[in-house]
Amino acid sequence: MNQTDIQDFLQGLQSQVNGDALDEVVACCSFIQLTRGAKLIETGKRHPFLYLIVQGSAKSYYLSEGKEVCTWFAFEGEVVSTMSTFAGHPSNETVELLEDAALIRIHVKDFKALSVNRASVARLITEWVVEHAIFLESLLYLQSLPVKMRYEHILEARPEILQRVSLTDLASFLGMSRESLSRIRSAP
Amino acid sequence: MNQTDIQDFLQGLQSQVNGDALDEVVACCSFIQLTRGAKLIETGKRHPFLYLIVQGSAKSYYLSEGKEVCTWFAFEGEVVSTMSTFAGHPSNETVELLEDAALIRIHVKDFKALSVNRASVARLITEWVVEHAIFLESLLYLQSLPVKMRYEHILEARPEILQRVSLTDLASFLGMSRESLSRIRSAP
DNA sequence: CGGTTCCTTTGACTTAAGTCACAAAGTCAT
DNA sequence: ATGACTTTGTGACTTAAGTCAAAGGAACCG
Repeated sequence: MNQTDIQDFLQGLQSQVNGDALDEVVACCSFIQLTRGAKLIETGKRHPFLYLIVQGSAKSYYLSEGKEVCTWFAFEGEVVSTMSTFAGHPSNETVELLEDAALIRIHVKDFKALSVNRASVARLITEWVVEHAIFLESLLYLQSLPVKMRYEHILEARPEILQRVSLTDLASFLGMSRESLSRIRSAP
Repeated sequence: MNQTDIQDFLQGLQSQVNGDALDEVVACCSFIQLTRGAKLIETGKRHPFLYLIVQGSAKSYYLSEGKEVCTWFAFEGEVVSTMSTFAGHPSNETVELLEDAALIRIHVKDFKALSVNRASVARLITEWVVEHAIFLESLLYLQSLPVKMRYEHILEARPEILQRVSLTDLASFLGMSRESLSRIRSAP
């Protein structure tokens, strides 16, 4: 994947950044390929990059009493980051690839620096963050439902998750035990 | 509260915006006073304002099967908004004053318009949204704890809530029944 | 091919938290 | 104060979901 490809990919996602600004954004991107299990972000570490998934999938989780608690999954075309990346804090979560993946990696410092002079880049950043915050609001809503409805809701809203995520990870994302998920799935 | 007071208040919150930019921010602010029960944001409506609490408190909630589910509380010095305000979507939540309050109201369109030419304003917006997103992440973490630990956590992290919020609202915020909260509080 | 290992399902039992019903204590207006 | 209304606390019971334990299935590897 070369610079032109990256440009095309970015444009596919976002038409807001254009012309010279887009060239400058592309200049702080690089294309990388990693294998299943690779960690994009690790708990406790500061992370200067955000990622766009070209191909593959990732999960985010933290450990609670030794157990993984998944907070989200991400697929093609999605932005992968944690808010700590934007805020410059150490991350509370680990982000790990569920499949071999092709990614565009963006250096946040460079990206933020660009936003100082490029209003369109500043707007793009805000938009991504707002989108992420709305996503977090939807997760809170999901967790407020009784477990069976959580499963039904995700089945409805993001059926692709079922195809690509292990039931163990899905159960942890839905805030229930594997056994409960299994029973809900086999229920009439 | 006049323009100078507003300026002082904003500067107390955020030193990032300075000089001319601050004057321009103040120009899209107005000071209002409202009584307990007033709704700043209503479910299903688009809302063009965000608020800073000078004095008083507010809660945000949505209705689920006729019951209020509180998502957060806000006090002096905090920014009150929902992400739908930034995104221009109808709100999923209602924000209501818990006490008579003094507020600075900011017109989001004007504010966003300012950010096009004022990088410091754009950064302020991003920072508020990032802060809100981190706050939402903390709420998700809270909800993942067993109920007793939720109470202990909030007691530790935000003891002022206990003084100013009814136990009914607090229970709903903590995702438990009033009875459970009452039992947890009276436990040894 | 057989043997690990991991993932998922199922069954029996336990426990955390909810519901319902009622009592006690506060708040408020008259 | 007095009565109406709201908020909080307690007890008895129910239910949802978790835990523990065991057993099929897939996938993986020599």
